[in-house]
Amino acid sequence: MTKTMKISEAVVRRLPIYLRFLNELSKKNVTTVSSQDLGQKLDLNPAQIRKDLAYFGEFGKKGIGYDVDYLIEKIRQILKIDKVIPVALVGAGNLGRALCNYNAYLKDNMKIVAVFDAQGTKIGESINNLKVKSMDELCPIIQELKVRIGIITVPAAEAQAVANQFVESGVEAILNFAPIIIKVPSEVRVHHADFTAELQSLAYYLD
Amino acid sequence: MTKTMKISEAVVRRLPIYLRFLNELSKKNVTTVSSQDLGQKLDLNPAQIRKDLAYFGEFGKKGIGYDVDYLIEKIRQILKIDKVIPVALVGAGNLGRALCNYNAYLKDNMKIVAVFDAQGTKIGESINNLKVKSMDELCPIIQELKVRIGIITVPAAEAQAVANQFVESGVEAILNFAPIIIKVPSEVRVHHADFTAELQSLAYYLD
DNA sequence: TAGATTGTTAATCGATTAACAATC
DNA sequence: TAGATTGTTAATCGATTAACAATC
Repeated sequence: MTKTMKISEAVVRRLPIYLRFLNELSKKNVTTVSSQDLGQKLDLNPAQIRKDLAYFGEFGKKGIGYDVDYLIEKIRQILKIDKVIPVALVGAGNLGRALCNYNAYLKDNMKIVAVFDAQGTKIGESINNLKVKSMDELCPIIQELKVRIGIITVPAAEAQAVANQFVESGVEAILNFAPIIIKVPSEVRVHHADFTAELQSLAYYLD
Repeated sequence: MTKTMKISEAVVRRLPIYLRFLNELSKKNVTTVSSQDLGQKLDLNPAQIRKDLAYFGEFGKKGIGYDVDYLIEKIRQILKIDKVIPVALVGAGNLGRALCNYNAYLKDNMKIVAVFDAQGTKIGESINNLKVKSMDELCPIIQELKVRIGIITVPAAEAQAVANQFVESGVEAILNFAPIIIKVPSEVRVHHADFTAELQSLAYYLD
């Protein structure tokens, strides 16, 4: 089953969740884990976890479970974060700063290597050892640093223009925090991190 | 179809997306919109949009479409954001500050009315006209201000403890930004806003 | 060997999409 | 009236879960 199968988005979204918990286990020197254990901790069905992993290979041992460190290695390979991935961020506001500082935490190979802002007053400021650059420099810097993923933390009104610049510069995927649906060519992947929508949908479940 | 039906989570998550775009239309004085138009702008199937809305009532007119302002009103009612919902936030770090400042933007009736932090140095600071309070005051303040939703922006190690405090104080729903699965009683709704996971799953789609 | 747990198939469940009568 | 678009049913598609042979 390792070969050409289209893996559903739902599966891909669970992999980082598995990875994070496995990292915790590894830190605690737990060497083996079963789909049972994982399911309990992550509120997921064990069969689902086994099936998710089986899309990519046979990582477990019958009767035993999964070797924690081996599974970590495999999931990192699947997610392509076994090598450092250079990331750029546009929008040095509060949220942008928060993400840059978070950077240290995500030692999981996603590294913010450049920060841009349109506002003159922000340019030159330092955020977490990175100097904020002007938008004019976006394309050359992205190409020089081989940035593959772009993060958008600008107001909604500017998000589409930033996305366009990312695409023109050759960015392959975008994480958009602006509360608007941005349009990009189909070969560019966009995820929306939309906490106002998240908050509003929570309200629905109030009694 | 208006009566007792369990509405799927996927449907509820789309409502804020509809709402946001409808608000834009309203600002531009567009009075009517079809499921066709909506689908095109939001990258969704028109049939799905009609079906989503039909779960809650007959809001459209055959041959015409939906009245923008009427639909806005209805969706706000469905999401229960037709009245102000008091929200509390714990964790006055970069991300917490970002969300508090965002507050102004979400005039959509989700109002952050209290901010807490465990760190002594943060207590007393002002963020967007709110004084940061100590964790000791969490329970009484939440009850006094009738806070219904809690936001967690503390490090992963502290998230579960904060969730517990929220639950004990009577909070009904939680938006968790900490990269960990928190456990709460089944009557409390939790959404996870997890951008490290989001970023990692993006990497999968790189070539 | 007996017990545990995987990988995988089959069964179930749920969500999306197509199609169309009703009707503005 | 003719054209457009809803609300809704039926068809399709896809994802989750159960079950179990294989095997450590």
